[in-house]
Amino acid sequence: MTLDFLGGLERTHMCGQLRAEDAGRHVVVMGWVNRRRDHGNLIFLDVRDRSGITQVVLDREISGEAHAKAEAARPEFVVAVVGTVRRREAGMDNPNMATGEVEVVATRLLLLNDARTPPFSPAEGAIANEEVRLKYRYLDLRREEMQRNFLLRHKVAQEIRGYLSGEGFLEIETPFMTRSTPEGARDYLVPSRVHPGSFYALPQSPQIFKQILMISGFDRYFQVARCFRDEDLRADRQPEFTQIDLEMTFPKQEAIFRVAEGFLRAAFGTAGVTIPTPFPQMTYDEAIRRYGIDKPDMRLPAMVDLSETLTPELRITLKIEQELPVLGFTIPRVGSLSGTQRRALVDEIRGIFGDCGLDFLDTARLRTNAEFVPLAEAIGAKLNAEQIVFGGENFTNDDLAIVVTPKLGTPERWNFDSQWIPKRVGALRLELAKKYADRHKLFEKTGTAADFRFLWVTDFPMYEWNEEHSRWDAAHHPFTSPHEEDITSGRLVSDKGRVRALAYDVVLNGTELGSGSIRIHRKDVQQEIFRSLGMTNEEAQSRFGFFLDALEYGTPPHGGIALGLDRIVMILAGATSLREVIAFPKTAKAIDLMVEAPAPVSETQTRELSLRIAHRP
RNA sequence: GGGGACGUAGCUCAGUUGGUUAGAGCGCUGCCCUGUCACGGCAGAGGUCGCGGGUUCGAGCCCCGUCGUCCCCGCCA
Repeated sequence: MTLDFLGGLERTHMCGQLRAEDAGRHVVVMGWVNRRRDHGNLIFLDVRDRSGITQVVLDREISGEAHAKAEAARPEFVVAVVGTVRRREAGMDNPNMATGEVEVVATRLLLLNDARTPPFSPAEGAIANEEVRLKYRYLDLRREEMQRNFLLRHKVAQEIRGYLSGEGFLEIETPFMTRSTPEGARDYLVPSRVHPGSFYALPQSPQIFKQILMISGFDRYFQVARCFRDEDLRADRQPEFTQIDLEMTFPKQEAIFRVAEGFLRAAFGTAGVTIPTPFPQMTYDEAIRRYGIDKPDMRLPAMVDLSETLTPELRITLKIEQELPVLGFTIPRVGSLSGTQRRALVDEIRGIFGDCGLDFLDTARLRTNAEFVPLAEAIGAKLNAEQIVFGGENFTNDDLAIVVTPKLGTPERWNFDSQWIPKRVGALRLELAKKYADRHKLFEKTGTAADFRFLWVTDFPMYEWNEEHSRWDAAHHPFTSPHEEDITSGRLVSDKGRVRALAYDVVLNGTELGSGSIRIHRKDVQQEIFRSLGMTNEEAQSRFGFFLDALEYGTPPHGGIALGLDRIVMILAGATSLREVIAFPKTAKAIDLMVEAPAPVSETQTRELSLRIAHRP
């Protein structure tokens, strides 16, 4: 088979573009052979490009030469078609394709390139396993679904750029090769050839640079910034990812919320979803208390504190600790469970709790004992009263009610960690919600704004107690400003556990989309924070001396936020893994299966970099 | 670092209690076909059962180890 050259031929139309009104037009389309249907003297080729698919007809009587070439064509061959658009005859339309009212009658067919039989067909909707998809990513990306995802990603990024630019933000690039920033994750390091033994670090975020841009007077900055973190992966975590990173001067927290809401609204608008703004807000304390997690999924009803429905006497009868909270929640519309299902559920929940001291009450079974009917009713009434948050629906017998009770003789740690019980119950709430997703259908997409429940979580704690090292760590990062009154009151020193940060997360359907804060703009406060984190002045000076210096030259109050672009697109695309919206992602072991990275390097390279490999596998 | 699931033809998967020559659909190759669009018909090719070791008369199946992919915890905003 001889291949044809493109020569002077130019494409006139995209495949997906042709419609009935194009009938009679002479066209040139180019693309890949999606499918071939050979009827002997008549061959149909479905030709595909980015825009879609169009049917090409090759009739031996019209052009024997083109027909002969079509006989040789196979899936994924690259072809150019010269021909005429024809309105299909009555009854031969294909309503399943956008171009189904027409076809291109070919007078010439050019085979521009052949193709090996692919390991899986980009024409198929069914997906090969991910290992194969990632190894042959170029074939995977030809699939319509992937083309759609990356078109969406492009549009979202364009909208955000446009919005922020319109709001006076300047897009400024910051370096990839820099020095370690204190985000808390492990750094990817780049050895320096010129400075043996020294390394650049790839940025975990452009944090310090964007703050310095505020000191530099740019007023408003943004960047579609690649960030790198050498930590273990998850479905929603890749070692390199993209953030919409922004910073502004003289902001109230609310000003930053309005900007983020604005660009999210623009981004979701491109997907045809009008999200309501402003988003609701909730403090970190309330999120833990009512949802047991700092990123509540607002599609599900909150937890309810049922402590008061249990009198001291009842607690004794039911062997429940007197002082500890009793929390309940409902999973809506689970429907009635059979005895077997209920027993399996009991075992499952007990298995999840293990021997940590938590147990739970089955309200349905409570009702079977006359003595406990009033309790069951009180619980039902309380759940009812609190379910206002869930669309005003009343609690019914179709809703699964779980009441978690701390048993007598509970572990001592609860006494000083007030978050332990709510977090544990909150985790169970999510687990059961996932288990019964098919029944309650609250996670199903309806195609409306109700699918996307945004939330601001505010007033995060400034410090977190690190059990392992017996010290206070920065909960966010050490450039986050505490509340002003926590500074003036001296709590920074006297009561670290109660210091609130001017830090906030934006949460969507239980996923953290982004995180930001008002920053420290005074050197004395910054030094105090470094000190309170156990950093000596010398240490602070050696790591962040340049930044402390910069703070001394007229630093305006400033703050910002960064949102994960990959996660935004993932949720909009209805995907459950970032790999569906990152063109060349890595596996759970951080490997690129296509290029086979990381890879060993030659002795020459390591010698040049003054490196020696201690252990070669 | 820990827990779980998976690994059989190019792809998706079946394979019973350990028992003869490991199957199906799709794809692929050849031939036939002028209205298909997941075209159809006939014929055919295609297997290191992830890899290594063990138990056994006999292993795709049981045991141990190892590698890879995915999910979760730890870790990570």
